[in-house]
Amino acid sequence: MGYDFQSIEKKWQDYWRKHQTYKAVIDHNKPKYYVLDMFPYPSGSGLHVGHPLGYIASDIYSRFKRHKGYNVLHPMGYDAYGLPAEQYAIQTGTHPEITTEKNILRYREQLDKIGFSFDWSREVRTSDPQYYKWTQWTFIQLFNSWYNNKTKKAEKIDLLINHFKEKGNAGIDAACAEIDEFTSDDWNGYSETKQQEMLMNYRLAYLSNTMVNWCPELGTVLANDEVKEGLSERGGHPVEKKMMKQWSLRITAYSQRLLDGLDNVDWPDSLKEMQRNWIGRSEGASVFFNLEHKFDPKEIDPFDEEQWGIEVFTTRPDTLFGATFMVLAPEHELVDQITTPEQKEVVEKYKLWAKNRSERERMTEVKNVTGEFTGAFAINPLTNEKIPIWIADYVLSGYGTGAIMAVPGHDSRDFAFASHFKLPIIQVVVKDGDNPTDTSTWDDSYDSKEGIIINSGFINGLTVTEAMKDTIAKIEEMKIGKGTINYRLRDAIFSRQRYWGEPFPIYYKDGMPYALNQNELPLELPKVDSYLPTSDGNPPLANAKGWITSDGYPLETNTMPGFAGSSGYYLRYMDPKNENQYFSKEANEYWRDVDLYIGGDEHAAGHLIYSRFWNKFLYDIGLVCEDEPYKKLINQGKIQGRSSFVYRITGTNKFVSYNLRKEHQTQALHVDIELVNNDVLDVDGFKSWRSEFENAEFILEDGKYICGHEVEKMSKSKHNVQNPDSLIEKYGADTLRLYEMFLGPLEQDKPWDTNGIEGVFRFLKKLWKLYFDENNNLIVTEKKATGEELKSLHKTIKKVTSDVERFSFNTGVSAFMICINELNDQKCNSREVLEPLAILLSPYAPHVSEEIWSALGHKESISTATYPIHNEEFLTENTFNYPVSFNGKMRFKISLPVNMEKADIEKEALKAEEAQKWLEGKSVRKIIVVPLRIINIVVG
RNA sequence: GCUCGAGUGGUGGAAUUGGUAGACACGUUGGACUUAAAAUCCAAUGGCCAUCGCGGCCGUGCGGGUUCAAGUCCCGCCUCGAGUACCA
Repeated sequence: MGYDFQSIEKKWQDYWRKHQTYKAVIDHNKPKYYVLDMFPYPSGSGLHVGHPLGYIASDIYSRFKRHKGYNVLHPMGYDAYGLPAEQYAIQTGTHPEITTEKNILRYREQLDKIGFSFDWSREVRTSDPQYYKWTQWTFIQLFNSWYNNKTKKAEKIDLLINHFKEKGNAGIDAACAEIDEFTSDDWNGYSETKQQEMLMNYRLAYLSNTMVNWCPELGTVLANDEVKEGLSERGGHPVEKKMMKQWSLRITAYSQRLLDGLDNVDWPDSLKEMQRNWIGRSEGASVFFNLEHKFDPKEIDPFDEEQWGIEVFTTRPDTLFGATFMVLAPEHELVDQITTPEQKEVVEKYKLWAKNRSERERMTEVKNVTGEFTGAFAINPLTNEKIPIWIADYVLSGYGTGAIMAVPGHDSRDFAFASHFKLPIIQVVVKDGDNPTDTSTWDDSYDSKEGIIINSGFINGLTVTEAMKDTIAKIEEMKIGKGTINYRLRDAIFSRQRYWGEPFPIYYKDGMPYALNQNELPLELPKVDSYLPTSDGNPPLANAKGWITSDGYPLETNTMPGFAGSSGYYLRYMDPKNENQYFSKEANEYWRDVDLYIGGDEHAAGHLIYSRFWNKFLYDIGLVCEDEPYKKLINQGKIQGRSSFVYRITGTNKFVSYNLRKEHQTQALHVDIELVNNDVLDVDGFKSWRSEFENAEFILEDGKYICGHEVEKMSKSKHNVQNPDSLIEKYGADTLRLYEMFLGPLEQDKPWDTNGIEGVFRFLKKLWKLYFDENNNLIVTEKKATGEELKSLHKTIKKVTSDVERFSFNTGVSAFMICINELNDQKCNSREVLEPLAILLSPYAPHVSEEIWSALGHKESISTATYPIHNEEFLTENTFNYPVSFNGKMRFKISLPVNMEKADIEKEALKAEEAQKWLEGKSVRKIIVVPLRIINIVVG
């Protein structure tokens, strides 16, 4: 008998399912609270102990909020599209849907066993046509919208078309591709195809030729955030740059709003900082440099001023006088036009070399200075000096204008380039108080913004900041440039050459894309015979038979990327079964936004930016009522694996215990952590683990084989994966929940170590014994609780409540332990204390709390109970045990009445017996008394 | 390189506003119960010194500083982790 967690947990999980205890229904009499977990990709290996960490925290918080009278929305679903299921399909032919379904069932089973209070009636799956219908629908809205920089919001493309019909594109300030002016007559004279082509420059979802991250191994394009250090995030395959026609989302239109919105959300600073860096705003100026000559008059449009000059972006307009050469990205469109015949060959060679270089090579070989002279010259607009134009791949085509004015004196990259190619270096900024020096003696440039301008005509003597302002004013007056802001953020490439993803609701007519009508949605993913690209290199959907509209137009064969379905899932949870709308206005106006979002920080530059963009767009078109989707966000730390090692003596089948390993030449081998308990190896288990160890011999210490250990990433190959199932089997879900919280602060990374779990399990057994005897008869009485008992309870209520409110779950668990230890010592069995305690504990350990609650005679679930409020009266003391310090060092304690006057406290402290030896032969200089804190006596 | 975060016993960690450093738990050691084991319970447990049942010194990565008082604040370093990577 005793604490039978297995039957208790099963009983209550069944009860919750049957009674739909956690079903959330709109109730205008209650305040809403929306708690969301980042939904999982259901992988084939199931959950390991790291996954539920955040879910447990959010579940505790959800349950706490319910007790506090909130109407809590706490849903769960699956990010069901993803590469692993598709890779598996390619290998085995199993449809990804089948694999995914199987994995979801396993996930669900595991999640259920942990006792989460999810409202499963709201479950969504991104791969469900009823869900992706709205992903497709949103895409169409994006396709049919443009971003008006004047109103700072997305607007309907029809408004734009009307404007074009009446006034051409004059007076339009849109986030769009570079575009020439056209009149209403031009527009009305355009063919439909030409009009569509023009509109594509404005649409928020648009098709264009872009430089993409192509991953040959995965056979698809990847977004910037899916590439880490030149390799694909999934699988670590090489990535190369390639020009391809792709769908993109014009997220850059929202750069400033995405940046500004960060000021209004309660997120970790580090995460906000990551997003700010990713958006990468920089202020500066764009400046036109005229070319000295036009080299091939035939190729230049005499009416296009831009072709006569090169536009650069700089954050240091103050150093314009120091610009001694220009550098273009090798892909820059003017390179061919300006290159002189003499330089043609070397420039072509360099362009080819740069093009074939992998991203990884380019990134790792940053220190190598490469480049070629084009033979052309530009004119520095302020000095009127002739300066050479070079190409080099340290200038990126994707940032700014793909061209720079090089200021070698004050930019370290330009300095390295100038030094290498012997180009002139001029000093135009001098550190305040220093004298200018000969730049030929410099080891590096002076990049700091601290200083005074020299050698710079009208800005001489100004500070850097003043000079920036004046230079911008000057170039604006000269009509050769203006102050501008640049963002590092790129438009999000939205096409994937993959099967397992949302089909685009797009068909092609005369080569131009058109959106399907809403009533044609969802456009369901077709069956294919092969999940590989077609022989002519088209995406897998090109294998589908009859992949055409009812009118016979071909459908788009790319699919959407992983972040498509996850960008708006929190909205669908508000009204997941709605067949006519993404979600109803009523549901959105009630649930509004996510109050608490818990998940990993690996989504900082991906999901969390896309999702905010998605939401802001829906906000612009009047669909959602909040501008930011996630009010408060917490990053749960990762749980690392704790690997165990055995030490094989090299060349033998003999294993030596950890502390004796130095005496031999050994090789450390990972051993399955299931075979290790407190670093002691289960020797017999080890022998039967693998046939090769069947006859293994051991050198023991103290009769035991001690394993070594190391903290590493949790992975199958390291045999350190801990899945929750076996722990739940052994200790129960309540123990697992408490233990994961007890491990340490939620936000911190920490190694998984089962060693401490026994302590939490013991705690629950001790708790049980407060309520039940050995035969599980209730021993709770109606007897009035003592002052001590009430003090223990109310101290705990106070502590646990404030801990939950500040998401300090580990200290909350400690507080429970302290409370149980005290009540045990007090032999407390009073209902007055034990009943509120059960409510207090129920967010953490819901199963055992429900069992206790019902044993106490309640018919309703404990989740309906009102959370206890601490009463300060029980906590007030008559005396305080003052620590008495001498010169800041605590020497002894003295118990004094809490209301004693400072002067009397001083007297008492000095009078105390223990004080005498510290006072001996010394004079008291000062006494500091902080009431109810400390007494410090300064002697000397 | 730049940005952000973190360094506290054998281990995970606590100390919420500058005020008793090491709560709580694991582990370890000793003891009780038991034929034995498990479970349970009790005690000790930062290091060093000690006439080890009085008592003292040192101690929160390192070096300075502010303060009656610093794990906490300031300055300068070191180490580790994360993000980013020629972003002009």
